Amino acid sequence: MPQPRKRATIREVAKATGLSPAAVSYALRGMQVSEETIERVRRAAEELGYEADPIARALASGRTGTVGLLCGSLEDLWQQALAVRIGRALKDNDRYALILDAAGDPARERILARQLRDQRVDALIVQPVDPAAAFWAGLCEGLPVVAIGDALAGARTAGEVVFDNRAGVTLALEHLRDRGHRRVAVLTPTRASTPDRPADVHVLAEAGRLGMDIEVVTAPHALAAATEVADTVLSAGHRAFFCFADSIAYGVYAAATERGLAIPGEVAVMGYDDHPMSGLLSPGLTTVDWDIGGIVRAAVRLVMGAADGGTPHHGRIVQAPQLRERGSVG
Amino acid sequence: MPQPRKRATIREVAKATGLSPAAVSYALRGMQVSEETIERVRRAAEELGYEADPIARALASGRTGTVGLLCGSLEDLWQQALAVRIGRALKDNDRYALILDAAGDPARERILARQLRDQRVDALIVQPVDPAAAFWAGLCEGLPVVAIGDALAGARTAGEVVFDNRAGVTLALEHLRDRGHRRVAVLTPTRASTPDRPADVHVLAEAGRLGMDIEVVTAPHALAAATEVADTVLSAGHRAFFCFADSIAYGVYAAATERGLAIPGEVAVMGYDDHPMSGLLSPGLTTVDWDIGGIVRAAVRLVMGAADGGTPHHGRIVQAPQLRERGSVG
DNA sequence: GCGGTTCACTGAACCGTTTCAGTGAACCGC
DNA sequence: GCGGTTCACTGAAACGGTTCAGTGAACCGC
Repeated sequence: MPQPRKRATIREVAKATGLSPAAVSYALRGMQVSEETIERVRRAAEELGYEADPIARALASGRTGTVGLLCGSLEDLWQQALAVRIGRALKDNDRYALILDAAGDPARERILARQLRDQRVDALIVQPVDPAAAFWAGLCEGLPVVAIGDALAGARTAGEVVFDNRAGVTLALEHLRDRGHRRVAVLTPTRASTPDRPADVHVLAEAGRLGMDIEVVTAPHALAAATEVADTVLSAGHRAFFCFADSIAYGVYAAATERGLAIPGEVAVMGYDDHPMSGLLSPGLTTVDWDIGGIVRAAVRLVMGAADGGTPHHGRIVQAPQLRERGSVG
Repeated sequence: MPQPRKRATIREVAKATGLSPAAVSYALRGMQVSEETIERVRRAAEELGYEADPIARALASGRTGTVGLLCGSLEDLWQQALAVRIGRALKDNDRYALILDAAGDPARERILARQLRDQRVDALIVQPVDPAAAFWAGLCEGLPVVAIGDALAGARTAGEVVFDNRAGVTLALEHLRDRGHRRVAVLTPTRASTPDRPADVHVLAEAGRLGMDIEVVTAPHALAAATEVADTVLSAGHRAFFCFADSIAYGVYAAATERGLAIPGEVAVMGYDDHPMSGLLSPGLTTVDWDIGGIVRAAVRLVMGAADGGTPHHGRIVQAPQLRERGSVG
């Protein structure tokens, strides 16, 4: 096996400066040593091309300067956008994000969450697929976790940015009803096994209250696959859709267009999320906006507070929905 | 400092089975030990809830089962799609991807590439911002690197999936010229410092050959920002656009719509990439398709071959472009 | 000038694995 | 029954840092 390149170790820097490795270690982190020594060490390190090995550092100290970002399903364009923006915001805080994709699978979510903990991430941001899963409680011991979307049941998280899904669902369904749609197909994201998300529960409750006739169908986020599902639902006679993700609504657009059905004339579509592309379609997709910028800021603030070992605020931030009316509902 | 939860170590498993830690280590990886011992160790490990610590393992062995994925700019929807699909393909090969975002900045690209190497990724897939940077050569020693998009200059990569940008540019410019557009604004992705990408060079060469009048303008991928740039270019009188990423073309759509200019009647737009959303716009975005599925398959095949320590194939796969005509060029 | 601090630094243990170089025992052919 | 392999396993040294418990010197007030 060819050496993957010989790098300087902390011991060589120690030798070069006549100090002990311990002193070098402290100096490089600016602790407990004189200014002059710090400078000397810094110079020697530079000269030798020394850079601390993050793996060794992680093993010894248990910290990494890294934040895990576990997404529910990265096939969702909105979650993609969220991940990218959180990644950039963390970068501005000198952390770097490890982005992972649970692919809508609760089992995979459990595995990846554990894996991130074992990787010694300083904190974890998660958009849970199954917020009711039991393992969250254990995970939250000793690892600051910030949840986005739904709160984790029975877990001492370091913070949560939750969506007021009850309000969001009400907004969407009332809008559809006000425009004369009583019979509505609800397209909700596919999950490998299907824990009922709080949001789904609200749909049924609200539909009952509003006297609407609801059919819930699961659909994938990927455009081609969502289009297929939408097509099936169209052929079942549905003409009004409430999609639990803008990505899925795009599938309805595609399916309707394929069949030559006009939006909003013949088919009404309502989204949920407000992805930037939704405004570009014609007609624009009427949707429920959660203020992605605010979510990013809140999540990063919570996670930075927790990762620095500060007091676990347990901030709970509730996002209020806003109807973004664009014309896809007749 | 509260213990982040006491986990079983390999030594405890050794004690429980009456073996040495070394034997347990071998047994868990199914090497050099009797079937019976393997079974015994496995059972003890299960009982104690033992799971090998990936950090310690990485430090000792230098391997992690992880593949780094360094994206040029994750603000680009197409690159987002690529990253997600590569991530899922790697998962199917029992690796997991660390997705990082260079944010179009060559300096950051260098830092992150080094960081991934230090994290002991088994291999690196990179969509280079600056393929001509000198550090690639050093990085490729001892770390299998697969490049997507442009080949890395002077570096011994493990493989490349390169785009035939010359052909792609020709396709796009000829299409524009054939439809009567001689004066064309080329919107190319912003880069923090601006190494001329091979693709940009081709534009000028081809434009010369075709007798076209080209103005190159850089633009960000993010919709709002791209829209701003597009608006400026529109106000400078341009009415034909060749965007070096579909994401940027979306900005032209937005800007044109805002000004009440019809596509393709008053403004012609040509994209590059073919993101799924491009087919949903009206009119659909005419673009150059690179077969994202093929790219993913090729990159993953190359990286799996290299990561397993197999012969460094140095496969070079050249992607041929295909014109996807949808109606955004008059 | 003496006890008590503070300061700058050291030695050694430790983090949890892997891997290298053995080591005895069993087995082999002859 | 003897040299040579193979087999299953062990002990100890890595891997490259951090951290804990000192240690001696300088400095302090009184």
